[in-house]
Amino acid sequence: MTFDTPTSTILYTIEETIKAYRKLCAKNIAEVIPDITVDQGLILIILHKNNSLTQMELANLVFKDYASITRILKLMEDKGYISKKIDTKDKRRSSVTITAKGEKAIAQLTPIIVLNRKTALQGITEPELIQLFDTLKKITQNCTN
Amino acid sequence: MTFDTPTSTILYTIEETIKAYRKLCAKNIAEVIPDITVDQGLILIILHKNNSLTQMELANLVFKDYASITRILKLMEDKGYISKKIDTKDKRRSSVTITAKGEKAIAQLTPIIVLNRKTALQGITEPELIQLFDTLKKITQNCTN
DNA sequence: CATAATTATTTGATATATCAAATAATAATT
DNA sequence: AATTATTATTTGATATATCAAATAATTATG
Repeated sequence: MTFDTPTSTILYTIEETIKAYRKLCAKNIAEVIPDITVDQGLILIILHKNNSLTQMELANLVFKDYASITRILKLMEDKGYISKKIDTKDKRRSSVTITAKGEKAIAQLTPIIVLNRKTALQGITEPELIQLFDTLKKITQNCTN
Repeated sequence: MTFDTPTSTILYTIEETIKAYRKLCAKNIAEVIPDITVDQGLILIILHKNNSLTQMELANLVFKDYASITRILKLMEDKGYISKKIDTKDKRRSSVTITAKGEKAIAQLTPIIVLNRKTALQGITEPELIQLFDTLKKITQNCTN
């Protein structure tokens, strides 16, 4: 395949990067907790940073579809990492919280996640990262308007 | 959720961007050809730029797993967009080519893809893109070593 | 207050991702 | 040449993505 200008290849390159990163994460996570996926790990971390979210709030934070969240949480609940309680004020909602097992998993995951980021971003300067962040935000904005 | 430094959020932002972009693509593609997915469209374009690829070659070009390629091609073949022929020199291989219907679809897709890219990259300068490309390549490299 | 509109979650159907194992063909080795 | 190793693709199992429709609860409106 021939790529003439960076314009024609950038978005393709973003896909390449995210896949490479996810593969790295999956590999390192599997070494400490084999039954947690990358997405499930991310959800645990997000829940940890916020106390008790509804599924919609959670979905928006991790850029996932509500249907996906329902299914992912089901698996996580079956494995005992989280629990769901129906909100007493609004019975449509369920608030998602982390179990003791989930907290233990987070403790194991945290250093891995730090390592993954460090590995992925090795040799990249702070201004470079800020620039990357900025450009990506612009693209996201362009796509959602 | 709290993000302190860009370092802790960049890879999360990449996910956000790629999802926003794929959503835009899906929407615009569906308007001209409802039964082609973003991935199937990409595969058609890649096949168009190269004449007759094996599945492994194709998989590597689109950063997909061989198993995924098998299944995606099956659907595309069922819908008549591509055809697979077993390689006479090496009967393990199959060479994938585009049908007339596939070529017609490409003609319809091409302007959409151009539009999608233009939309996504609106207001982003050439040096900015080159920088983005460069940083992403570094990250990919870091993740695959 | 009853009905309609909206909201949060679930379920069904289909597409894609990933790993591991299975198949089948080719290449390398003894 | 027979056996072994490697390669290309497929299949099975499970996870996630996405849209549409279904549920169930809440809010708004006449």
